[in-house]
Amino acid sequence: MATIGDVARVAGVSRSTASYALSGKRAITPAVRAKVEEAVRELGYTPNAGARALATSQTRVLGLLARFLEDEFAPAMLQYILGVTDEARRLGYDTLLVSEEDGVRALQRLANSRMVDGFVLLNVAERDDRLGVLREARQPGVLVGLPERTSGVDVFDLDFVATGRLMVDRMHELGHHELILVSQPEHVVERGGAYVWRLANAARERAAQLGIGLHTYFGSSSQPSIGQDLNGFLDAHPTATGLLLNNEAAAAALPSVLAARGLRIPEDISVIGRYSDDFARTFSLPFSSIDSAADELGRAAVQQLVARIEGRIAAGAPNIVHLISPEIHERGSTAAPREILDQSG
Amino acid sequence: MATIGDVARVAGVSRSTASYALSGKRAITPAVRAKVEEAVRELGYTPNAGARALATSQTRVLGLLARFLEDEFAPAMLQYILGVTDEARRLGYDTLLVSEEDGVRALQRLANSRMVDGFVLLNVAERDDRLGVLREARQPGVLVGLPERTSGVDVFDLDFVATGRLMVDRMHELGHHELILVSQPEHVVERGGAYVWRLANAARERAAQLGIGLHTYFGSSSQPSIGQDLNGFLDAHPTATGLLLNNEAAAAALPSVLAARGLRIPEDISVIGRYSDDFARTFSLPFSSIDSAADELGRAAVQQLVARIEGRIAAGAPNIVHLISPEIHERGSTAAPREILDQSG
DNA sequence: CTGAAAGCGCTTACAG
DNA sequence: CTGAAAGCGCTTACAG
Repeated sequence: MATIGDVARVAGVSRSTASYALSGKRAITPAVRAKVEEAVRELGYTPNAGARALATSQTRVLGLLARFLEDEFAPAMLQYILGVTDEARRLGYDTLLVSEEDGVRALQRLANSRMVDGFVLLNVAERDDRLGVLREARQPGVLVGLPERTSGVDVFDLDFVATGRLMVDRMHELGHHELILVSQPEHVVERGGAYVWRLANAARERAAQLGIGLHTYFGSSSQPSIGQDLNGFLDAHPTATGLLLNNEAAAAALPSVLAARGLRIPEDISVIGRYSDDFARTFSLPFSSIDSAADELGRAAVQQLVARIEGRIAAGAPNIVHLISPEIHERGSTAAPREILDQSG
Repeated sequence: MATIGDVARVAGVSRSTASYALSGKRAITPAVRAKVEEAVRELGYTPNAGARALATSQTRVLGLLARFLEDEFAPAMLQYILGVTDEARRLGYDTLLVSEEDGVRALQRLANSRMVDGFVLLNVAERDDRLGVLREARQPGVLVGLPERTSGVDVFDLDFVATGRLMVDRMHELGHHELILVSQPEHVVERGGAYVWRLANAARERAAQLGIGLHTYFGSSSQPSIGQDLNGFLDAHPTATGLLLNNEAAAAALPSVLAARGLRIPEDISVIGRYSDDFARTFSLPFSSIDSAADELGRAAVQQLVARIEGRIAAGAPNIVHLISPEIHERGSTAAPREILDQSG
């Protein structure tokens, strides 16, 4: 493999001149620059990443720490991951993806071995044990997911409080008085999936303000149990006219559950979901829903991280918490409840 | 950050002794080894990855080149990716995930900069333009996905020929005479998704041998078009009694399509799918199906790659093509066709 | 505008 | 069994 020494020799200049000609960090005679560039082409020269990292203390690699919870639907993570890797590459960085169980060890390994210039943590828990290590690492870090304490890190997430409120508000505007919220499995919450109860609490609070009855449940993450869950919830609250879903499996199972019960959407029951539009398209989830904004969150997180790495953000600058506002993507699964229609009809 | 020099100083030995004590590459007095280990703990020493890579020409990083086709369901890729990253970590390697559009450039960049010790290519096309670069790279490479030419690389894939045959055979055993096969969108095939036509051709051939009528179609990748597609296929072949699905979106849309037509499974129509069991569980895909074996393929590929990297496979040893045999995971969506039942009843 | 040299932090023959 | 030294391939002050 060609080295910078080979380039220098072929171009007839010193190694430092070759290096500067390529980095542009000092003025170079155009003729010399041209000779160096020609040599690079001729030899197919690419700098050795390890040598460069050793000399500059920069790797141009980001560490991406994924975290998979039992009963959480893993493939949904890919959209965050691709947002991160694509944006990183656009900014000149590669991405080391770490999926190992023990995120703390992984973080220590990457930080201490100086394999990466910064970290993106995915699926951050309320009290995420990775954060202590991250705050002590020399590399900056950015989170996708809102923890209890945000000092020392930049945070990006969907605004789950606003999401819970929005779901209830929309139903309220339509005239609904009794709703059922189906969340992810309780396991997910126990393992630190704070977004689940953050959405649920906000919904509950808003419902109380508006005088709406809201029944909140955890649902299973797969068939056939989620189907049984849904039937149970509907049996328990026969007068509920709206369903809020923060659970992909529930959204997938609901159409056949409602069909079996002879309920039509939105005539008999209104539904609002919270999941990725991509899943909605491929898996025929026919409900108006709030998108996870995974790609957008991943990209924004990387932009902030790279700005910190490259010193474009003052070291003392305060950390940011950026929450994306939820928007309902309409698919026609909401309407006024039947009681209202009957009165007006 | 502590260096090996710091460790040596604290332990009161030379740098080479410290290095050998940690690598175990030469005999060390137990007492010396203990002192070095103590120093490592005290200082929290971790070797600098760049320096080590420079000295050894080994990075202990694998390059994972993903490839996303328009109209192919991206999240399905995550299961391959996690198989790779988990197995790599188990064997002591980290994984650089590359998702950029131009896989050839990415491969050249990683190979020439010596950022990785080997490559895993995902979703390999029939004539994959990455293979030329890979064959010339100094690092070994392994493919998940079977290309036309396999020289110089190790290959792992589900046996799609056997899959096509198995689907038809199973239907034949049950007494079906007329089947419909719904494949992924034509786009996927055009972009090199050879597995689509490999399965379809094998199914067609077997059907011809057995005297079964097989109607093959490309289906859309999302709603509502896939629902229209399915209705169109069923309208065109009202006497068909079995459906073979090589298309996730079709599997997700089918239940409601059949319900609307008043068809029951398996009484009125038998169905066999080909998709991941994980999707089946979460998205309520209620059909007997052949799993993609994504995790297994990713792991097997990494094991082979690491064996080559570490020289446990002779340089001249022939390359392997490992095809996993398909198995039908029963979910009760197949039965004898109604005509047969009627005759026997 | 260019070159010779030091240094980044490791590993590993070479000597003893 | 241990140490002094060279070398991996870069970048970047330091001189000129």
